[in-house]
Amino acid sequence: MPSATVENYVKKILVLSLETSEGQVGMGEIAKGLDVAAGTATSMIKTLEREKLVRYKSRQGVTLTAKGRKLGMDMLRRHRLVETFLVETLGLDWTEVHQEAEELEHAISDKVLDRLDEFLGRPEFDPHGDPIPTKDGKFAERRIRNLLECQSKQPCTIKLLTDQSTDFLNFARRKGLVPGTAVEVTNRDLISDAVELGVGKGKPFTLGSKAAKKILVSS
Amino acid sequence: MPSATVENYVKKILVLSLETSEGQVGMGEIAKGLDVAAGTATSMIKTLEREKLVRYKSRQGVTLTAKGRKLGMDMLRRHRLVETFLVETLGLDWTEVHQEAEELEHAISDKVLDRLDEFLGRPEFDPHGDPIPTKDGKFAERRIRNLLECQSKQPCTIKLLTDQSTDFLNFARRKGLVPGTAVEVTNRDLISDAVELGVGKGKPFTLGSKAAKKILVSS
DNA sequence: GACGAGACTTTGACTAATCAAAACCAAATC
DNA sequence: GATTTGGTTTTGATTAGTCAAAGTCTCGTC
Ligand SMILES: [Mn+2]
Ligand SMILES: [Mn+2]
Ligand SMILES: [Mn+2]
Ligand SMILES: [Mn+2]
Repeated sequence: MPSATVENYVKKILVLSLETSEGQVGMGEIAKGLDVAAGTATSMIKTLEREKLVRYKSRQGVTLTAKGRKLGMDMLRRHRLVETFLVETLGLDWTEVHQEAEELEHAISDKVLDRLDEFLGRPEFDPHGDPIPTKDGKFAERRIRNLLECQSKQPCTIKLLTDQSTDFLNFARRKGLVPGTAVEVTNRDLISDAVELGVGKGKPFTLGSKAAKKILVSS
Repeated sequence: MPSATVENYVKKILVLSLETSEGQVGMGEIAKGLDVAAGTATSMIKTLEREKLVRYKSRQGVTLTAKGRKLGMDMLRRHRLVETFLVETLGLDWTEVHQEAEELEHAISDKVLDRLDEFLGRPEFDPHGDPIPTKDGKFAERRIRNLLECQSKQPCTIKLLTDQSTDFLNFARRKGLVPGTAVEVTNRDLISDAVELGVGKGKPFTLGSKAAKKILVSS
């Protein structure tokens, strides 16, 4: 059976490859993402290759094999189901469950995971709005997006603010950006790295991408 | 923080020392109990000594320090709370939860453990009848005993049969030894290694110690 | 008191995962 | 075409945990 380390690498590669659309992931991203030295990633990738979990072209990048994708999806499922349990059942805050799940995902057996899934009512989304893969690796669309990801001119509702610092919360309150408020991205400018946002009937204002990323909405 | 391995060793030493009353545990028991080579245990014990978790007299045995007992009790608490959760909440069978808990006990944070404890209603006993230590390492008496452990002439009720094999279950049914039945140990003979048992008003019969150990009762 | 058996310890070797630093490569710049 | 530079790979070392097998003690028996 794969070690926790192998599981973490494969999960990270899957997530990165989903973000980049081409499916090829660079060594640097992996090392960065897992907070290990570059050489550590290189050598671990060779192990994964021996296990037929990835294909690896030296100095080009890594792609998951079918076997790797399967394992990755399974880990994503574990991770997100555990997060859901921690929030729904034990009442932890959604901002703190990621770290917990990072450990528990490796310790939970298939059987227990199944029971947990059943107990939770086979949820489709985790507390962060990320879809929970089914046992056969199926995937819904992300339900919650941040303001950078969401489409222009589409009305949507603020769900959460990722940055819980007082400064940010105060700024948000001043602008009327509180959960429940209807907003709409009126314009997006990739060059100036900003998003123009309409709140209710007030006049639209502009938000930098850093801030836009911290505001989660559902449509 | 202690590794999972360290936690397993300390927990095992605690359990063994509780069984033997003198609190001193031999190297052989530890190696056997953890299913490692004798030399592995010796070298690991030296590590535990460096961490001030045990006192170690070469070729004599090991005792826990206060720090070690604390860690051991904490692990026992984790283990048994997790078992309780798996049975009570997820409906697993009490015969299969030990292995699951063996992994999960290391992956669960203090915070999550606390919430779990609360969620379960601060249970005092795990599904095997073993007491769950409180956060400050307090301990109730074992609630469920096997027929070898329970006192003579004390009426008690059959709770569980540890051996689930068809042969054993058939034998038990023939003798009326099913959960719920009131029984009483009428006599115990350590030399012949047997227990005389009265079931209801039928005439008492004798059980070997192997079989007696498989029958759990509460009083 | 010597002997042997069984328990315990030591030794030497191995694996997984990691890092720091040196070596290397490829692509953009001069 | 030569050079620089930034990412990648290689190298050499380290740590935790493990085993097999060789060596050492201790204790009960003669
Ligand atoms: Mn993880
Ligand atoms: Mn999540
Ligand atoms: Mn364990
Ligand atoms: Mn138990």
